[in-house]
Amino acid sequence: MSVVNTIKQITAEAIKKVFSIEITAADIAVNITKPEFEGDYTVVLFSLVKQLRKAPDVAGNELGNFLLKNHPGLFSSFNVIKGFLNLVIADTYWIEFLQKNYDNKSFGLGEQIGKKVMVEYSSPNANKPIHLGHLRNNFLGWSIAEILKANGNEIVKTCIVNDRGIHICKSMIAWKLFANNATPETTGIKGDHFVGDYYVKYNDEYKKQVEELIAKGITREEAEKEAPVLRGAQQMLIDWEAGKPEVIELWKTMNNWVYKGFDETYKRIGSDFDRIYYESDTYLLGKGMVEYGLDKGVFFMKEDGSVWIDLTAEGLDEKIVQRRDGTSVYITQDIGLVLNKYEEYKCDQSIYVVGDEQNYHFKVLKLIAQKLQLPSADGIYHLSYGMIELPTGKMKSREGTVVDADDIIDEMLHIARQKTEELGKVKDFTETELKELYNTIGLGALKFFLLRVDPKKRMIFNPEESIDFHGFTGPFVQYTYARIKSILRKTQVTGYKLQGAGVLLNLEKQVQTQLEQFPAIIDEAANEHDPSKVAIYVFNLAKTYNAFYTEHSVANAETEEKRILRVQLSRLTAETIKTAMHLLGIQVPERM
RNA sequence: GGCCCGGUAGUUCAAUGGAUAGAAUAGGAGUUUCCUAAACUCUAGAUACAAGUUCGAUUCUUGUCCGGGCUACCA
Repeated sequence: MSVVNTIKQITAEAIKKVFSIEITAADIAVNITKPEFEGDYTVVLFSLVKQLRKAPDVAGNELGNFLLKNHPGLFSSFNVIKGFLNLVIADTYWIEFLQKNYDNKSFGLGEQIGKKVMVEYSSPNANKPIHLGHLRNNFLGWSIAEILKANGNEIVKTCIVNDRGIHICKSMIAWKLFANNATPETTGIKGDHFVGDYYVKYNDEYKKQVEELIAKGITREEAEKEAPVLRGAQQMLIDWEAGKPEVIELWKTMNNWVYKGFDETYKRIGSDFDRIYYESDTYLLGKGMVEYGLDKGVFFMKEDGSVWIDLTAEGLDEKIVQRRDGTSVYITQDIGLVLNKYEEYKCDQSIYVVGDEQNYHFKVLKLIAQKLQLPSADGIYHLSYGMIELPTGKMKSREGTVVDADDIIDEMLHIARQKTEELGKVKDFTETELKELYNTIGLGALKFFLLRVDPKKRMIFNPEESIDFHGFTGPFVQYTYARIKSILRKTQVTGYKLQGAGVLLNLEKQVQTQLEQFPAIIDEAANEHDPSKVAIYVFNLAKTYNAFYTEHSVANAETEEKRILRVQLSRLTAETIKTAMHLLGIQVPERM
């Protein structure tokens, strides 16, 4: 158990014994003591004052004396300021902790808790190349899956590819009209970009045709419906749904181009999936649900034959689940998929990593699933994240104001390379090693940049200012790791039991205290579905370690005992950095 | 109009109702005979506004102002 939780528990017990007040451990407020006060952890007593009927400082002293007397192995002293009881953890406790963990490769990782969690993330549109917003999604999804895994859950990673619909047909018709049978191979353009270009071409052509029609005296409204390319695309969708061979053939060919491009990008960024769903396979899934819902009286049919659900009692609106022509809408497909996924994997929880513009959609989805009493309904969780905006506003594919994923990754690798060459510290590396290093650093900077912020929050990205490699960044943490490894290469100790290293110096203790918090941080990040907790933690750990080792030499420590202590401290710090960074999908280099 | 988010240093981000609101960058001043200066140390700088709840509010409540999103028989 973590120190904080231990303190909460024994404090609750102590209060029971000393003051005869019933209180649970969860009700005790324990903070890390502010640096300007003496102590490691602080119990806040103000909230108990009323029940205690004593001045807070008097109660604090009584409590402190009791704790010190009954837990001499844990506490070495205490002091009370107003209602704050500052507890000093005994050095022997820290040394024991270090002895137990310095060689533990799975430090921080939780035990299996027998829960199965599905994480759906990435979910690309087979029409648009991946941009910065998608990267946030991919990194978040991958990271939260790893964090939940580290916290003892079994994970199934999935992705649903939006591979059908009118928008796909738009690219298809544009390709037929303008491509002259060009392919990604003949043009040398990456498949997803190639197809994305035809989507743009469609829109250009569409606009042009609308203007032409208007020039002929047709109203804008009419023109927007009648433009021949749009008509063509609509016809293509009908043909696709009817299974017309030549349309299906073209659709498959173009999608495969896209997938090949996506694969390349996914490989670069390290996204992977246990199961990929394609909307072309799932878009009819909700049909059965409509009938089921009507039977159960959850849905109702309007006079025109369309089917709805009434959510006004929940403070929402009426929501359509089937059009009057009998075709299903987006949410109906999703409901079908909820059941489908459950039957396939029987997960306890299902996390959807999807942008916050769909908050309403997922609220409705969960409500409908609950009303239909689907077995997995309560486990639906929308991991909602904010959009990435440019200083000029939202990114829009059609207007070309997007930060393309491949471009930004290339740029990051370029900066990593430039910087590395400038510093010239790894001149003996082979080409392969260098390439790997640029990847580690460049992608590390990018991933850290996107994950260090609370997912819920919108973030602004300015392409004019490149992503930093200094300060609160991935490379900063990576650099600390490389430095530690370098130290450890120079001063090894193995299997050496520490007898007692005397008094812990302030900076040694600070590193120690932070290391001890790692398991609790993973727990917190998992419960709150928030990787930024891990990013902030690992940065602070690295920062504290940096301050420690600039001040105190490891290899040339004052005594042999101190050297061993610091080597062990360094080993555990390195290992913790590595694990934490892994949870963010970031690798760490042995040298940089 | 209705519903939902958000507003913290110049900028990008932190802060289970707790002590003097933390970092990072940008700005100013320093540190390499000492384990990698992608580092370290010091310095200056912020809670949109107004009420309320209480021992105590960035945090909770209400109102105002400012951003953003949703409110499709699109996905």
